[in-house]
Amino acid sequence: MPQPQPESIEFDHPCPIRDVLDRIGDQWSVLILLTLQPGTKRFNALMREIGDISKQMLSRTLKHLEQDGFITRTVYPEVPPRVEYRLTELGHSFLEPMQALVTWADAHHRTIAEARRRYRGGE
Amino acid sequence: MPQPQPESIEFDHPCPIRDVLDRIGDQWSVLILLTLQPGTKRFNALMREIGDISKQMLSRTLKHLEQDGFITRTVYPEVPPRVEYRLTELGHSFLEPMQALVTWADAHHRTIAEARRRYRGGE
DNA sequence: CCGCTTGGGTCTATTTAGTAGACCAGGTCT
DNA sequence: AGACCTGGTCTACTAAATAGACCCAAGCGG
Repeated sequence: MPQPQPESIEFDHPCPIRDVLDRIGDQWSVLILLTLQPGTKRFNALMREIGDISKQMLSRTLKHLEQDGFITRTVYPEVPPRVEYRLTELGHSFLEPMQALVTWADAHHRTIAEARRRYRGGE
Repeated sequence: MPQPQPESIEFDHPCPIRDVLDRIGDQWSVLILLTLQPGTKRFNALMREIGDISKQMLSRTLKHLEQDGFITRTVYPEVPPRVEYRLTELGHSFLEPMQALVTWADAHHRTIAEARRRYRGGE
């Protein structure tokens, strides 16, 4: 029994932003939540839509998101198995302020791209 | 000459959110920006305030943030050297929608902590 | 004059996190 | 019987992050 992943689940920091960012601020969480925004999706559908995530990371991140109450996981006892992921109220409420950020990104990505080019050029 | 870090700087995805998230969605960027919000800070001051970041990651992340136009880096040619980092207009404008998220985190971190406990308990 | 201190990093070795891809269950279709 | 389906897990490999030694050049104490 290798028991490889202790999956440390601690609220170490006194600062809540740190905690939430630690979870949400990884490479995939926000992307998964955004992908689930339109509605319920299955595991492989998420894989396809996101594209460049590994199964393990998708699985792990979904587990974290479920654990933190952002999504629910429903297993239908069929063969082949069917598992559906869907946003909870908390998940939806999170995406509200997140939308503001997405809008910002949309509005400013040109500026950023330009800054990046300038930096490269003027190096 | 090892030349170890190609520092790939590409705008691969057609989707701007992906791009912006890839950069500011790492462990440290947002934290650094938030730390710089009150005003100009020096390298070691950032180290101390953030606490658990390594020099290398701080250096690298600051470079990325400068590159993308979120902050400016000013070197005063003194000895010992003094280097100051400060938010640009873009940096400040980013923190506006970000603030909404911080507020959300503040409001919901209890709910999340509770969900996490429930998950652990009911496992 | 020697050696210590100071700030802002870089370099290297080690630990950790993420990826790719093989594998599994078990019922259906051919 | 054998191939195929989904939603994962396991293992071996690779990429990324960390810790900590090291560097530079001026100033300062003795």
